[in-house]
Amino acid sequence: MDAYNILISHGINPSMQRIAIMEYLLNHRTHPSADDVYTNLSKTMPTLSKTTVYNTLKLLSEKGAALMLTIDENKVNFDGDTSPHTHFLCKTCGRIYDLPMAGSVKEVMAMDADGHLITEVHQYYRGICKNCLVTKK
Amino acid sequence: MDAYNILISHGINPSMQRIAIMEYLLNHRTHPSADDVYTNLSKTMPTLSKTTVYNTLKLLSEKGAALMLTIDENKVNFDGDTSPHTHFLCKTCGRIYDLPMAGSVKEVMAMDADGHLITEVHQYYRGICKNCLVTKK
DNA sequence: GTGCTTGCAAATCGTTTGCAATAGC
DNA sequence: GCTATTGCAAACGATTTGCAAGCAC
Repeated sequence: MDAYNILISHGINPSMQRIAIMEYLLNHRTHPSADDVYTNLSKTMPTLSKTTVYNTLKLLSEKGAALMLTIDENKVNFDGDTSPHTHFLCKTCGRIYDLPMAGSVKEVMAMDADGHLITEVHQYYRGICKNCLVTKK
Repeated sequence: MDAYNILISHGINPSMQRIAIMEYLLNHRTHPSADDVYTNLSKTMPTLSKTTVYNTLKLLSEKGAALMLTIDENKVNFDGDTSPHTHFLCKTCGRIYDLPMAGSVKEVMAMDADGHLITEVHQYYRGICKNCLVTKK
């Protein structure tokens, strides 16, 4: 599905800016921060404001069109892939990797949680990625 | 185990401030932020500085004597309970609850992760807690 | 022309940094 | 005395806010 239809299907008014930001998330699976999105998109959209990027990313995550990741202690990252998967943060290089989420973990989503209503399940690993492991030798 | 011995066993020099902060985490299972710890402890330790609280909480989490939680997008929270368990953030009241971690999830810790070295596993749920569900009716 | 969206600049606030004072062996 | 620890004040940086201008139906 393309950016336009993702917005539509999540009840989001598809403005030019919102399409561009959603498209950026779909084409760059790097879990960018708001600032990353702004910096890169403003090259081709010079009038784009940082406020709009923040507003839009918040809107996308609230409406379920994107994931807001809080794995990094310093900033929030976003992911256009909303399918269940695990995130791995390398404490050395700061990169976030995708990993498959164990089947047993997905089942938890339907679990009763002591009476609380669960709307989001996140699984985060931290450690040292294979690239940094090699470099360290 | 008391605060003093937790510090010792994690190779942390047990200064008065560090014992007080570790003790606060053990006695207040509310997943406080650095500011929470500072505000409450400074009532009885007026000379305590915020810098020391930040330094100490960082040290505790680095040495494994406490957990650093990044479930809240706005601030970092800390947990003196380092045993494997899941955290639930209520999007309405902002409180963080403890939930048991499914046995199948714990096993993941030993899993091979595409060659990456995993040192931490975190499981976060977000949603609306049972108190806020009742209030909303 | 009314309501939603955008954008600029300023403010906010959790956190970090620089550096001098202090404490403990 | 030397090293680790603490504390103050200033800086920082990601994010939010206030508000005016622009856009769309």
